[in-house]
Amino acid sequence: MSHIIGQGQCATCKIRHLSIFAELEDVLNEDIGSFRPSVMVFDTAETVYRQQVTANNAFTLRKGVVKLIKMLPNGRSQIIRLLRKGDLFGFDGFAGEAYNHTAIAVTNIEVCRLPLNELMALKKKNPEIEQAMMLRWIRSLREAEDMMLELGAKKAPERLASFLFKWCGESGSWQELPLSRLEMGELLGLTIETVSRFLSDWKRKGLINESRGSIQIADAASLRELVCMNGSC
Amino acid sequence: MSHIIGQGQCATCKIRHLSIFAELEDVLNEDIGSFRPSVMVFDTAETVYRQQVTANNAFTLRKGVVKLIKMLPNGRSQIIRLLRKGDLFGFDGFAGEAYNHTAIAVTNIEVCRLPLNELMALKKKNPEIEQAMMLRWIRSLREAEDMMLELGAKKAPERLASFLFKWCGESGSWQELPLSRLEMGELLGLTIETVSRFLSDWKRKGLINESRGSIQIADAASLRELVCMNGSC
DNA sequence: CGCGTTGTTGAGTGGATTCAATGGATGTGG
DNA sequence: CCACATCCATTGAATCCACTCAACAACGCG
Repeated sequence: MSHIIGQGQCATCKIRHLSIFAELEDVLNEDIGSFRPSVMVFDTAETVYRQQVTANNAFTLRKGVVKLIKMLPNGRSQIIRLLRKGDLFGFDGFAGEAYNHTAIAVTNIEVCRLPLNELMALKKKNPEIEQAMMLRWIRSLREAEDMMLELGAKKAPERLASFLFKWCGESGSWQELPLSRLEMGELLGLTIETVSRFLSDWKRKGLINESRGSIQIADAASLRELVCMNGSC
Repeated sequence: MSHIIGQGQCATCKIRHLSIFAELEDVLNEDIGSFRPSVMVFDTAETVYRQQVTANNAFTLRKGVVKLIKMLPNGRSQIIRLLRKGDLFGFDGFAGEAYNHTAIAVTNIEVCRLPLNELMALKKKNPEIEQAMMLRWIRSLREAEDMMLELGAKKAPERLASFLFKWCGESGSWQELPLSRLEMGELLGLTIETVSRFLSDWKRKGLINESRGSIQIADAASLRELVCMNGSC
């Protein structure tokens, strides 16, 4: 069950360099007296916040993976975005809006909960924070644009390969991939079976390897050649 | 051909109430001495800016419709967003990034070109501008999330109907729709033919009407019932 | 070990695309 | 004014990609 494990200690936070407070110096120690973010943990599959609920908190992900999803009344659902360490999410309240999606833990996670009103005040005093948040919004929007291209203009294998390349990088190293087939499908707008078929196929051909929740692109060049012949991913 | 038709007169601008300067009072007249946005016009199909080019200007759309598109090396392309009067676009430069998409006029348009460095200085002095831009980013991101749901989780007729409802509103009134079938397809991740087939079908059934670039939802309830039976749009 | 969950694989269907031909509107020049 | 060219939309037929339905295998867990 989700619970608070303590108050945030921004000054000593191990992931502060990734956060919106990265640029702040000692300012924190004085100015932040009243700012008390809570560090919380959630188990896999627990909900951090729900769509349509008033957005009173933003969050910074400290550990694990979170998915932001939207659901249709008929049950179909779409993963809007995957979050990793350092990502900021749940800031709809800044625009006076309710959450526009639901945030669910994909793994066990640790987040820093930032009360919106306090964060708002803090950012008014410290333009570095404003700036840092702006950068993140613009980047988020760019990622969203990229994703729209994936979903609107690419075929199943192209989407899947493109996702693997983005997730694993180009190095050919092993990467943890805590997503189920279902979740990959929900992210890419495909069914479980379609995802499974292509992954199996590529494994048989020796293009990728998978083992206990980790994955490796064994032969990026061949995978590219097979799937993105003309330049589709 | 695109060209500059004058310097912006923010103080008397007819669409200022829609712009990021909406909240500013007389501040403009004094403070804005050095801020000289250019008002420009572009003909249909002309390019306002191109993906991957350094982003030195943001724009406010004063008149007409603009599409933001991304293209795959193989030629397939996706409309990321449609812009209407008052919309702000091309602000990637705020994050030090090149444009992430290409902006093209769908109709003859009039835009206000905002030099990024000047806008940056202006926003530093006037927090209202910062705030206004933040609101727009958050809203843009929300729209992008909605669009990802459309593209990833809905079928062709659902996407098309959903788009029509969003474009025309619920009133049943006639609305100008300056998009070709091809453009609707590029927006919704469908082919020309698929778009055409469904629109024709719905016209035959009397659910919608179309005439010289304008469209009307004649029977919203029936269209909903036909397409979104369970609650898919 | 049995059970539930998740992943794999096959067969068949269907939805959207591709390919192809026709129709309609607009504009131009003779 | 008409013939013609061009562009966009429509419609049909055939194909194919991804989905649905179904069975089975693999895995983890109590």
